[in-house]
Amino acid sequence: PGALNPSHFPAKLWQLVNSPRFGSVRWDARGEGLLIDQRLFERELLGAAPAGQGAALTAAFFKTRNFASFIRQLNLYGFRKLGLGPLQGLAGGDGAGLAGPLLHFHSPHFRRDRLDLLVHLQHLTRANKATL
Amino acid sequence: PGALNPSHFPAKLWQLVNSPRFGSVRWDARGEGLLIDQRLFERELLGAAPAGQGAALTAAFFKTRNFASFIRQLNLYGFRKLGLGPLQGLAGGDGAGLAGPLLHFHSPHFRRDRLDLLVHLQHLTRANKATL
Amino acid sequence: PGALNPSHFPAKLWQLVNSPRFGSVRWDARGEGLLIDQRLFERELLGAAPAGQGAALTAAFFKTRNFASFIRQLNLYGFRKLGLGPLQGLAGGDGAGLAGPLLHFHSPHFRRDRLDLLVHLQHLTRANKATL
DNA sequence: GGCGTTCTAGAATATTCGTAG
DNA sequence: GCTACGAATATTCTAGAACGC
Repeated sequence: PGALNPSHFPAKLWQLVNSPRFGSVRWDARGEGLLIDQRLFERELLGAAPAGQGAALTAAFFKTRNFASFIRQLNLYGFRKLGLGPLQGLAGGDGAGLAGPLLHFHSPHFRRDRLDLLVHLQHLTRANKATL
Repeated sequence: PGALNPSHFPAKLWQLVNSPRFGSVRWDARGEGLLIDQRLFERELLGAAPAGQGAALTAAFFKTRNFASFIRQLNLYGFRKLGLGPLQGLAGGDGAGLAGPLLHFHSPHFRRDRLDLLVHLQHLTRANKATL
Repeated sequence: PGALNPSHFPAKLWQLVNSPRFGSVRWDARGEGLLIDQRLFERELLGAAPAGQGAALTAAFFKTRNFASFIRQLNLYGFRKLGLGPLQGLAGGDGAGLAGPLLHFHSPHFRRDRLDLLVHLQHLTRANKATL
Protein backbone atom coordinates (compact mmCIF):
# COMPACT_ATOMS: atom_id res chain seq x y z
CA PRO A 1 0.00 0.00 0.00
CA GLY A 2 2.08 2.85 -1.19
CA ALA A 3 1.11 6.46 -1.58
CA LEU A 4 4.61 7.02 -2.84
CA ASN A 5 4.32 4.45 -5.57
CA PRO A 6 4.70 6.50 -8.73
CA SER A 7 1.98 4.56 -10.49
CA HIS A 8 -0.62 5.26 -7.81
CA PHE A 9 -2.93 8.20 -7.53
CA PRO A 10 -1.26 10.26 -4.78
CA ALA A 11 2.10 10.40 -6.52
CA LYS A 12 0.48 11.21 -9.83
CA LEU A 13 -1.54 14.01 -8.33
CA TRP A 14 1.54 15.41 -6.64
CA GLN A 15 3.47 15.33 -9.87
CA LEU A 16 0.57 16.93 -11.66
CA VAL A 17 0.04 19.86 -9.38
CA ASN A 18 3.75 20.60 -9.27
CA SER A 19 4.36 20.29 -12.97
CA PRO A 20 4.68 23.45 -15.03
CA ARG A 21 3.50 21.45 -18.00
CA PHE A 22 -0.09 21.27 -16.89
CA GLY A 23 -2.17 24.27 -16.01
CA SER A 24 -5.40 22.53 -15.11
CA VAL A 25 -4.35 21.59 -11.58
CA ARG A 26 -2.74 24.19 -9.34
CA TRP A 27 -2.26 25.00 -5.68
CA ASP A 28 -4.53 27.56 -4.14
CA ALA A 29 -3.04 30.71 -2.66
CA ARG A 30 -2.17 29.09 0.67
CA GLY A 31 -0.87 25.88 -0.82
CA GLU A 32 -3.41 23.92 1.15
CA GLY A 33 -5.84 22.93 -1.54
CA LEU A 34 -6.21 22.18 -5.21
CA LEU A 35 -7.69 24.38 -7.87
CA ILE A 36 -8.92 22.41 -10.83
CA ASP A 37 -10.07 23.69 -14.18
CA GLN A 38 -12.32 20.96 -15.50
CA ARG A 39 -12.33 21.92 -19.14
CA LEU A 40 -8.62 22.38 -19.33
CA PHE A 41 -8.13 19.16 -17.38
CA GLU A 42 -10.21 17.25 -19.88
CA ARG A 43 -8.16 18.57 -22.73
CA GLU A 44 -4.76 18.23 -21.15
CA LEU A 45 -5.16 14.94 -19.37
CA LEU A 46 -8.20 13.07 -20.53
CA GLY A 47 -7.74 13.47 -24.23
CA ALA A 48 -10.86 15.47 -24.90
CA ALA A 49 -10.33 17.15 -28.22
CA PRO A 50 -11.78 20.63 -28.72
CA ALA A 51 -14.01 19.46 -31.52
CA GLY A 52 -12.64 18.48 -34.86
CA GLN A 53 -9.38 17.06 -33.62
CA GLY A 54 -8.51 13.51 -32.96
CA ALA A 55 -7.88 12.80 -29.35
CA ALA A 56 -4.19 12.11 -29.48
CA LEU A 57 -3.48 11.31 -25.90
CA THR A 58 0.25 11.42 -25.59
CA ALA A 59 1.08 10.90 -21.99
CA ALA A 60 -1.78 9.08 -20.41
CA PHE A 61 -1.74 10.02 -16.79
CA PHE A 62 -5.03 8.29 -16.30
CA LYS A 63 -6.83 5.59 -18.18
CA THR A 64 -10.19 7.21 -17.82
CA ARG A 65 -11.72 9.78 -20.10
CA ASN A 66 -14.34 10.88 -17.62
CA PHE A 67 -13.72 13.77 -15.32
CA ALA A 68 -16.14 12.23 -12.84
CA SER A 69 -13.76 9.31 -12.36
CA PHE A 70 -11.02 11.70 -11.37
CA ILE A 71 -13.34 13.24 -8.80
CA ARG A 72 -14.16 9.75 -7.53
CA GLN A 73 -10.46 9.19 -6.96
CA LEU A 74 -10.16 12.44 -5.07
CA ASN A 75 -12.99 11.37 -2.80
CA LEU A 76 -11.57 7.88 -2.37
CA TYR A 77 -8.43 9.48 -1.04
CA GLY A 78 -10.27 11.75 1.33
CA PHE A 79 -10.48 15.01 -0.60
CA ARG A 80 -13.57 17.15 -0.07
CA LYS A 81 -14.93 19.92 -2.20
CA LEU A 82 -14.74 23.38 -0.71
CA GLY A 83 -16.79 25.41 -3.10
CA LEU A 84 -15.91 27.34 -6.17
CA GLY A 85 -12.49 28.85 -6.36
CA PRO A 86 -11.94 32.56 -6.13
CA LEU A 87 -12.22 35.04 -8.92
CA GLN A 88 -12.00 33.31 -12.17
CA GLY A 89 -13.38 34.31 -15.46
CA LEU A 90 -14.63 37.55 -14.00
CA ALA A 91 -12.12 40.26 -14.64
CA GLY A 92 -9.60 38.68 -16.90
CA GLY A 93 -10.64 37.21 -20.19
CA ASP A 94 -7.64 35.01 -20.60
CA GLY A 95 -7.69 34.17 -24.23
CA ALA A 96 -10.34 32.20 -26.02
CA GLY A 97 -12.48 31.14 -23.12
CA LEU A 98 -10.13 28.28 -22.37
CA ALA A 99 -10.77 28.52 -18.69
CA GLY A 100 -13.80 27.12 -16.97
CA PRO A 101 -14.88 27.34 -13.37
CA LEU A 102 -12.25 26.38 -10.84
CA LEU A 103 -13.10 23.54 -8.50
CA HIS A 104 -11.57 23.73 -5.05
CA PHE A 105 -10.65 20.50 -3.23
CA HIS A 106 -8.90 19.90 0.05
CA SER A 107 -7.25 17.13 2.03
CA PRO A 108 -5.32 17.55 5.26
CA HIS A 109 -2.61 15.29 3.87
CA PHE A 110 -2.02 17.12 0.64
CA ARG A 111 -0.20 20.40 1.06
CA ARG A 112 2.48 22.20 -0.84
CA ASP A 113 5.91 22.00 0.77
CA ARG A 114 4.73 19.03 2.80
CA LEU A 115 5.70 16.04 0.73
CA ASP A 116 6.15 14.23 4.02
CA LEU A 117 2.39 14.21 4.58
CA LEU A 118 1.74 12.38 1.35
CA VAL A 119 2.21 8.97 2.94
CA HIS A 120 -1.02 9.51 4.87
CA LEU A 121 -3.06 9.79 1.71
CA GLN A 122 -4.61 6.36 1.78
CA HIS A 123 -7.07 4.69 -0.50
CA LEU A 124 -10.23 4.52 1.60
CA THR A 125 -11.17 0.90 1.38
CA ARG A 126 -13.18 -0.90 3.95
CA ALA A 127 -10.04 -2.34 5.50
CA ASN A 128 -8.20 0.97 5.59
CA LYS A 129 -11.22 2.64 7.14
CA ALA A 130 -11.32 0.08 9.91
CA THR A 131 -7.69 0.86 10.65
CA LEU A 132 -8.56 4.52 11.01
CA PRO B 1 -24.29 -8.28 -12.20
CA GLY B 2 -24.73 -8.48 -15.88
CA ALA B 3 -22.85 -10.60 -18.33
CA LEU B 4 -25.06 -9.08 -20.99
CA ASN B 5 -24.08 -5.56 -20.10
CA PRO B 6 -22.38 -4.30 -23.26
CA SER B 7 -19.70 -2.52 -21.29
CA HIS B 8 -18.64 -5.65 -19.41
CA PHE B 9 -16.16 -8.23 -20.46
CA PRO B 10 -18.42 -11.10 -21.57
CA ALA B 11 -20.41 -9.00 -24.02
CA LYS B 12 -17.26 -7.39 -25.37
CA LEU B 13 -15.63 -10.74 -25.91
CA TRP B 14 -18.72 -12.05 -27.64
CA GLN B 15 -18.82 -9.05 -29.91
CA LEU B 16 -15.14 -9.42 -30.60
CA VAL B 17 -15.10 -13.05 -31.58
CA ASN B 18 -18.13 -12.60 -33.82
CA SER B 19 -16.92 -9.47 -35.52
CA PRO B 20 -15.48 -9.74 -39.01
CA ARG B 21 -13.55 -6.60 -38.29
CA PHE B 22 -11.05 -8.22 -36.00
CA GLY B 23 -8.99 -11.24 -36.90
CA SER B 24 -7.12 -11.75 -33.68
CA VAL B 25 -9.93 -13.56 -31.86
CA ARG B 26 -11.76 -16.37 -33.57
CA TRP B 27 -13.76 -19.48 -32.77
CA ASP B 28 -11.97 -22.79 -32.98
CA ALA B 29 -13.22 -25.42 -35.41
CA ARG B 30 -15.90 -26.72 -33.08
CA GLY B 31 -17.04 -23.33 -31.91
CA GLU B 32 -16.29 -24.31 -28.34
CA GLY B 33 -13.17 -22.33 -27.69
CA LEU B 34 -11.28 -19.19 -28.58
CA LEU B 35 -8.23 -18.89 -30.78
CA ILE B 36 -6.23 -15.80 -30.03
CA ASP B 37 -3.34 -14.36 -31.98
CA GLN B 38 -1.46 -12.33 -29.41
CA ARG B 39 0.57 -10.15 -31.72
CA LEU B 40 -2.35 -9.32 -33.93
CA PHE B 41 -4.49 -8.72 -30.84
CA GLU B 42 -1.98 -6.20 -29.54
CA ARG B 43 -2.02 -4.33 -32.79
CA GLU B 44 -5.74 -4.43 -33.41
CA LEU B 45 -7.02 -3.88 -29.92
CA LEU B 46 -4.30 -2.65 -27.61
CA GLY B 47 -2.83 0.02 -29.80
CA ALA B 48 0.58 -1.51 -30.32
CA ALA B 49 1.97 0.16 -33.38
CA PRO B 50 3.97 -1.99 -35.81
CA ALA B 51 6.90 0.38 -35.75
CA GLY B 52 6.79 3.65 -37.55
CA GLN B 53 3.17 4.34 -36.90
CA GLY B 54 1.59 6.22 -34.10
CA ALA B 55 -0.65 4.13 -31.98
CA ALA B 56 -3.94 5.48 -33.18
CA LEU B 57 -6.42 3.45 -31.26
CA THR B 58 -9.77 4.08 -32.87
CA ALA B 59 -12.24 1.87 -31.12
CA ALA B 60 -10.89 1.20 -27.68
CA PHE B 61 -12.37 -2.09 -26.67
CA PHE B 62 -10.22 -2.21 -23.58
CA LYS B 63 -8.44 0.39 -21.55
CA THR B 64 -5.38 -1.68 -21.03
CA ARG B 65 -2.37 -1.88 -23.28
CA ASN B 66 -1.09 -5.07 -21.76
CA PHE B 67 -2.00 -8.41 -23.18
CA ALA B 68 -1.51 -9.92 -19.75
CA SER B 69 -4.47 -7.93 -18.45
CA PHE B 70 -6.67 -9.46 -21.10
CA ILE B 71 -5.52 -12.92 -20.02
CA ARG B 72 -6.29 -12.00 -16.42
CA GLN B 73 -9.81 -11.17 -17.45
CA LEU B 74 -10.19 -14.50 -19.24
CA ASN B 75 -9.11 -16.31 -16.09
CA LEU B 76 -11.32 -14.18 -13.89
CA TYR B 77 -14.26 -15.31 -15.98
CA GLY B 78 -13.30 -18.94 -15.78
CA PHE B 79 -11.51 -19.51 -19.06
CA ARG B 80 -8.69 -22.03 -19.08
CA LYS B 81 -5.90 -22.45 -21.55
CA LEU B 82 -5.99 -25.58 -23.63
CA GLY B 83 -2.61 -25.50 -25.26
CA LEU B 84 -1.43 -24.10 -28.51
CA GLY B 85 -3.93 -23.93 -31.29
CA PRO B 86 -3.77 -26.26 -34.26
CA LEU B 87 -1.82 -25.81 -37.42
CA GLN B 88 -0.57 -22.32 -37.55
CA GLY B 89 2.39 -21.14 -39.47
CA LEU B 90 2.78 -24.54 -41.03
CA ALA B 91 1.00 -24.74 -44.32
CA GLY B 92 -0.36 -21.32 -44.93
CA GLY B 93 1.94 -18.38 -44.92
CA ASP B 94 -0.64 -15.69 -44.69
CA GLY B 95 1.22 -12.66 -45.85
CA ALA B 96 3.93 -10.88 -44.00
CA GLY B 97 4.29 -12.99 -40.91
CA LEU B 98 1.50 -11.12 -39.25
CA ALA B 99 0.41 -14.18 -37.38
CA GLY B 100 1.97 -15.42 -34.19
CA PRO B 101 1.20 -18.54 -32.24
CA LEU B 102 -2.47 -19.07 -31.53
CA LEU B 103 -3.54 -19.37 -27.93
CA HIS B 104 -6.46 -21.66 -27.25
CA PHE B 105 -8.86 -20.85 -24.38
CA HIS B 106 -12.03 -22.50 -23.28
CA SER B 107 -14.99 -21.92 -21.02
CA PRO B 108 -18.09 -24.11 -20.76
CA HIS B 109 -20.23 -20.99 -20.89
CA PHE B 110 -18.78 -19.48 -24.03
CA ARG B 111 -19.77 -21.31 -27.20
CA ARG B 112 -20.70 -20.27 -30.68
CA ASP B 113 -24.45 -20.40 -31.37
CA ARG B 114 -25.08 -20.51 -27.62
CA LEU B 115 -25.61 -16.90 -26.70
CA ASP B 116 -27.98 -18.20 -24.04
CA LEU B 117 -25.05 -19.58 -22.04
CA LEU B 118 -23.39 -16.21 -21.80
CA VAL B 119 -25.33 -15.25 -18.69
CA HIS B 120 -23.38 -17.88 -16.76
CA LEU B 121 -20.08 -16.18 -17.47
CA GLN B 122 -19.57 -14.59 -14.10
CA HIS B 123 -16.77 -12.52 -12.71
CA LEU B 124 -15.13 -14.81 -10.17
CA THR B 125 -15.07 -12.72 -7.06
CA ARG B 126 -14.95 -14.13 -3.62
CA ALA B 127 -18.68 -13.74 -3.25
CA ASN B 128 -19.45 -15.37 -6.58
CA LYS B 129 -17.11 -18.23 -5.77
CA ALA B 130 -18.90 -18.90 -2.52
CA THR B 131 -22.15 -19.15 -4.46
CA LEU B 132 -20.63 -21.84 -6.65
CA PRO C 1 23.31 -21.81 -4.79
CA GLY C 2 24.97 -19.62 -7.29
CA ALA C 3 23.87 -16.22 -8.38
CA LEU C 4 27.18 -16.08 -10.16
CA ASN C 5 26.52 -19.23 -12.13
CA PRO C 6 26.53 -18.00 -15.71
CA SER C 7 23.60 -20.20 -16.62
CA HIS C 8 21.38 -18.78 -13.91
CA PHE C 9 19.16 -15.75 -14.10
CA PRO C 10 21.17 -13.18 -12.09
CA ALA C 11 24.32 -13.59 -14.15
CA LYS C 12 22.38 -13.50 -17.39
CA LEU C 13 20.60 -10.34 -16.39
CA TRP C 14 23.87 -8.74 -15.38
CA GLN C 15 25.42 -9.63 -18.68
CA LEU C 16 22.39 -8.33 -20.49
CA VAL C 17 22.18 -4.94 -18.90
CA ASN C 18 25.89 -4.36 -19.36
CA SER C 19 26.06 -5.52 -22.93
CA PRO C 20 26.25 -2.90 -25.67
CA ARG C 21 24.73 -5.46 -27.97
CA PHE C 22 21.25 -5.25 -26.52
CA GLY C 23 19.33 -2.05 -26.13
CA SER C 24 16.20 -3.36 -24.52
CA VAL C 25 17.62 -3.55 -21.00
CA ARG C 26 19.51 -0.61 -19.59
CA TRP C 27 20.42 0.95 -16.28
CA ASP C 28 18.39 3.92 -15.15
CA ALA C 29 20.10 7.24 -14.57
CA ARG C 30 21.30 6.36 -11.09
CA GLY C 31 22.36 2.87 -11.93
CA GLU C 32 20.01 1.52 -9.32
CA GLY C 33 17.27 0.08 -11.44
CA LEU C 34 16.50 -1.48 -14.77
CA LEU C 35 14.77 0.14 -17.70
CA ILE C 36 13.17 -2.40 -19.98
CA ASP C 37 11.67 -1.83 -23.39
CA GLN C 38 9.23 -4.68 -23.77
CA ARG C 39 8.77 -4.58 -27.50
CA LEU C 40 12.45 -4.31 -28.23
CA PHE C 41 13.12 -7.03 -25.66
CA GLU C 42 10.74 -9.37 -27.44
CA ARG C 43 12.46 -8.76 -30.72
CA GLU C 44 16.01 -8.92 -29.47
CA LEU C 45 15.75 -11.71 -26.98
CA LEU C 46 12.55 -13.63 -27.40
CA GLY C 47 12.59 -14.04 -31.14
CA ALA C 48 9.55 -11.99 -31.99
CA ALA C 49 9.98 -11.08 -35.62
CA PRO C 50 8.95 -7.59 -36.70
CA ALA C 51 6.74 -8.91 -39.46
CA GLY C 52 8.18 -10.30 -42.62
CA GLN C 53 11.25 -11.77 -41.03
CA GLY C 54 11.80 -15.20 -39.74
CA ALA C 55 12.53 -15.33 -36.08
CA ALA C 56 16.17 -16.16 -36.26
CA LEU C 57 17.13 -16.12 -32.64
CA THR C 58 20.86 -16.01 -32.61
CA ALA C 59 21.89 -15.88 -29.02
CA ALA C 60 19.21 -17.57 -26.98
CA PHE C 61 19.49 -15.91 -23.63
CA PHE C 62 16.24 -17.41 -22.45
CA LYS C 63 14.23 -20.42 -23.43
CA THR C 64 10.94 -18.66 -23.18
CA ARG C 65 9.15 -16.69 -25.83
CA ASN C 66 6.83 -14.99 -23.39
CA PHE C 67 7.71 -11.69 -21.87
CA ALA C 68 5.54 -12.60 -18.90
CA SER C 69 7.97 -15.37 -17.98
CA PHE C 70 10.79 -12.89 -17.83
CA ILE C 71 8.73 -10.73 -15.48
CA ARG C 72 8.01 -13.79 -13.37
CA GLN C 73 11.73 -14.34 -13.03
CA LEU C 74 12.29 -10.75 -12.00
CA ASN C 75 9.68 -11.12 -9.27
CA LEU C 76 11.05 -14.49 -8.17
CA TYR C 77 14.37 -12.78 -7.58
CA GLY C 78 12.86 -9.94 -5.63
CA PHE C 79 12.60 -7.21 -8.23
CA ARG C 80 9.67 -4.81 -7.88
CA LYS C 81 8.17 -2.54 -10.46
CA LEU C 82 8.59 1.15 -9.84
CA GLY C 83 6.24 2.54 -12.41
CA LEU C 84 6.78 3.68 -15.92
CA GLY C 85 10.20 4.95 -16.75
CA PRO C 86 10.92 8.62 -17.15
CA LEU C 87 10.51 10.64 -20.27
CA GLN C 88 8.69 8.43 -22.61
CA GLY C 89 6.01 9.57 -24.90
CA LEU C 90 6.35 13.07 -23.58
CA ALA C 91 8.77 15.26 -25.38
CA GLY C 92 10.97 13.13 -27.51
CA GLY C 93 9.71 11.43 -30.58
CA ASP C 94 12.41 8.86 -30.81
CA GLY C 95 12.45 8.02 -34.44
CA ALA C 96 10.56 5.15 -35.92
CA GLY C 97 8.43 4.23 -32.98
CA LEU C 98 10.64 1.28 -32.25
CA ALA C 99 10.49 2.03 -28.61
CA GLY C 100 7.56 1.24 -26.38
CA PRO C 101 7.00 2.30 -22.82
CA LEU C 102 9.91 1.66 -20.51
CA LEU C 103 9.29 -0.56 -17.54
CA HIS C 104 11.22 0.31 -14.43
CA PHE C 105 12.27 -2.44 -12.02
CA HIS C 106 14.35 -2.36 -8.90
CA SER C 107 16.14 -4.65 -6.52
CA PRO C 108 18.42 -3.61 -3.67
CA HIS C 109 20.88 -6.26 -4.76
CA PHE C 110 21.17 -5.25 -8.36
CA ARG C 111 23.12 -2.07 -8.89
CA ARG C 112 25.61 -0.86 -11.42
CA ASP C 113 29.18 -0.80 -10.11
CA ARG C 114 28.14 -3.19 -7.36
CA LEU C 115 28.83 -6.60 -8.76
CA ASP C 116 29.58 -7.64 -5.21
CA LEU C 117 25.92 -7.38 -4.29
CA LEU C 118 24.87 -9.83 -6.93
CA VAL C 119 25.43 -12.82 -4.66
CA HIS C 120 22.44 -11.72 -2.61
CA LEU C 121 20.07 -12.05 -5.54
CA GLN C 122 18.44 -15.28 -4.51
CA HIS C 123 15.66 -17.28 -6.01
CA LEU C 124 12.78 -16.80 -3.60
CA THR C 125 11.89 -20.32 -2.65
CA ARG C 126 10.03 -21.26 0.44
CA ALA C 127 13.25 -22.02 2.22
CA ASN C 128 14.90 -18.79 1.17
CA LYS C 129 11.88 -16.82 2.27
CA ALA C 130 11.97 -18.36 5.72
CA THR C 131 15.60 -17.31 5.97
CA LEU C 132 14.64 -13.74 5.21
C1' DG D 1 16.54 -29.95 -4.36
C1' DG D 2 17.11 -25.83 -7.08
C1' DC D 3 15.94 -23.40 -11.04
C1' DG D 4 13.18 -22.11 -15.29
C1' DT D 5 8.73 -21.93 -17.61
C1' DT D 6 3.83 -21.82 -17.68
C1' DC D 7 -0.80 -21.06 -16.17
C1' DT D 8 -3.80 -19.32 -12.68
C1' DA D 9 -5.02 -16.68 -8.63
C1' DG D 10 -4.60 -13.13 -4.71
C1' DA D 11 -4.62 -8.52 -3.45
C1' DA D 12 -4.53 -3.76 -4.16
C1' DT D 13 -5.75 0.17 -6.78
C1' DA D 14 -8.57 2.28 -10.76
C1' DT D 15 -12.85 3.01 -13.23
C1' DT D 16 -17.69 2.91 -13.75
C1' DC D 17 -22.41 3.15 -12.41
C1' DG D 18 -26.00 3.96 -9.37
C1' DT D 19 -28.00 6.13 -5.44
C1' DA D 20 -28.48 7.79 -0.70
C1' DG D 21 -28.49 12.01 1.51
C1' DG E 1 -29.13 19.90 -8.26
C1' DC E 2 -25.22 18.02 -6.40
C1' DT E 3 -21.76 15.85 -3.37
C1' DA E 4 -20.19 11.79 -1.43
C1' DC E 5 -20.11 7.01 -1.14
C1' DG E 6 -21.15 1.70 -1.91
C1' DA E 7 -20.51 -1.90 -4.88
C1' DA E 8 -19.28 -4.16 -9.06
C1' DT E 9 -16.04 -4.75 -12.67
C1' DA E 10 -11.31 -3.60 -14.78
C1' DT E 11 -6.39 -3.22 -14.51
C1' DT E 12 -2.02 -3.91 -12.38
C1' DC E 13 1.54 -6.19 -9.90
C1' DT E 14 3.00 -10.11 -7.46
C1' DA E 15 2.73 -14.80 -5.92
C1' DG E 16 1.19 -19.84 -5.81
C1' DA E 17 1.30 -24.20 -7.90
C1' DA E 18 2.56 -27.63 -11.11
C1' DC E 19 5.75 -29.63 -14.16
C1' DG E 20 10.28 -30.66 -16.38
C1' DC E 21 15.11 -30.67 -16.32
